[in-house]
Amino acid sequence: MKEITLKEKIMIKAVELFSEKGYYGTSIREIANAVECSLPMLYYYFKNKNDLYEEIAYAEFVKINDRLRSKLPKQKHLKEIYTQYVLQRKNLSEYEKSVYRLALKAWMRTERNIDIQAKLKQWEETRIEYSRNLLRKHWGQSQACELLVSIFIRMLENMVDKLVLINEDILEEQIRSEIYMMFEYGAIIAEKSMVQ
Amino acid sequence: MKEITLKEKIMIKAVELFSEKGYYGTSIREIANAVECSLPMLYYYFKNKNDLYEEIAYAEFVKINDRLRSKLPKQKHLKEIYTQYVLQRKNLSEYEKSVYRLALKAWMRTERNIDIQAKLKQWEETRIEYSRNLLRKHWGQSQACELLVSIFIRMLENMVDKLVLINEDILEEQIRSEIYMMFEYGAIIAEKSMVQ
DNA sequence: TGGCCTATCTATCGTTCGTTAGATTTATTT
DNA sequence: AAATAAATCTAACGAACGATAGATAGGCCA
Repeated sequence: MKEITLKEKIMIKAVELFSEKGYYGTSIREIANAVECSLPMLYYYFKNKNDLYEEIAYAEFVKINDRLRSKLPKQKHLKEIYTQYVLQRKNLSEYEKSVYRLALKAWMRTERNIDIQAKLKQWEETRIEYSRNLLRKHWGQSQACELLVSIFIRMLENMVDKLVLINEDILEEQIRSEIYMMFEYGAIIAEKSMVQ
Repeated sequence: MKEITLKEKIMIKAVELFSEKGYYGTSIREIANAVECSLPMLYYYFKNKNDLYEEIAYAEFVKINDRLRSKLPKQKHLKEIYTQYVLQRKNLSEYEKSVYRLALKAWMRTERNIDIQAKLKQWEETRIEYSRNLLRKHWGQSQACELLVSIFIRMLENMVDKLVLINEDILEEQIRSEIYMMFEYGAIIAEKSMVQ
């Protein structure tokens, strides 16, 4: 029976509203009303509006991602790991999805949050680079494989964007099929470039 | 010597600011100052702030897309047409890119612009469906081809998102290579599913 | 020249914004 | 029970917001 503190309530509602109507589109009064507390309480728990925004758009986003990564299967085939990676994002809770949406929007420079955007950009880039290396190791380093990796990452990003940002549903079977197909193709390409 | 009217100046600056700082993050005073005209002039040419926003985020976006589509090569191979499609977006002017960005953001529900978002969504869906059919005709209708089409469209969307939304550069050679590779793969898949 | 649009302005309205000061209640410690 | 600390409140600040009223300037037709 973990009881929920006022601070947590504020964060949850803030995430929901920021994610839905943006930073400037959401007033702290609106958040306070939604939480049913007085306005200055937000200043009791957070330095100011921007502080509140950063705490959820960055800190929570990183927390969620760390949790997801730790839950990813380790010993399975890469194609199944990536399938699970996408499925994790598909099956996020509403709160987590909003946090994720917030971070993606900040990353896409939806508004003027230069500081957190820069942090997120760097964070995202190291993750992408990690994946890129993983896939290189799996498929090879030829020019064709390099292209394949790019295409594959584009596909993954687009899936996550659709699932989280636009809240468009993609069936699990569809996700798995597309990813598996890329690995099927990858095998052909890898073989071809080995021969040459 | 086509001279630029005040209305056009307002639209250009509004696009720039809305695209950069969002709807709520941009005040009409800010636009007026940037244009170096008085505030009520915005109300002389546009009904209100929202009207101004819609006029650029939707009307201009559709106009730009119509122009791009009419300039697309007709008789070339599909893979080259799609390459040109992406290159068109890569080579948009700053103004057009901002308009495009605005529309994509509205589509991604960055803020509370339900009306224009719905219009854009429908517009986008018909375009995607058109492409999907074109590719089906080219690759075939097997299940494998269907997957390929999905992946291909994801790749295209991701490229455009990167080029326009995040302003990340992708070299022309890279764009062409990735698209051509998908068509190479498509030929293999199509052949395979013909045999079975 | 006088009247009439179109284009532009200054000044101001009422509202909402983010933020803070300072009082008050509730919980904890002595 | 008294004293202290933590949590919450009411009330208000100045600034910025979207919007409008009403005046003024310049060009065009009579």
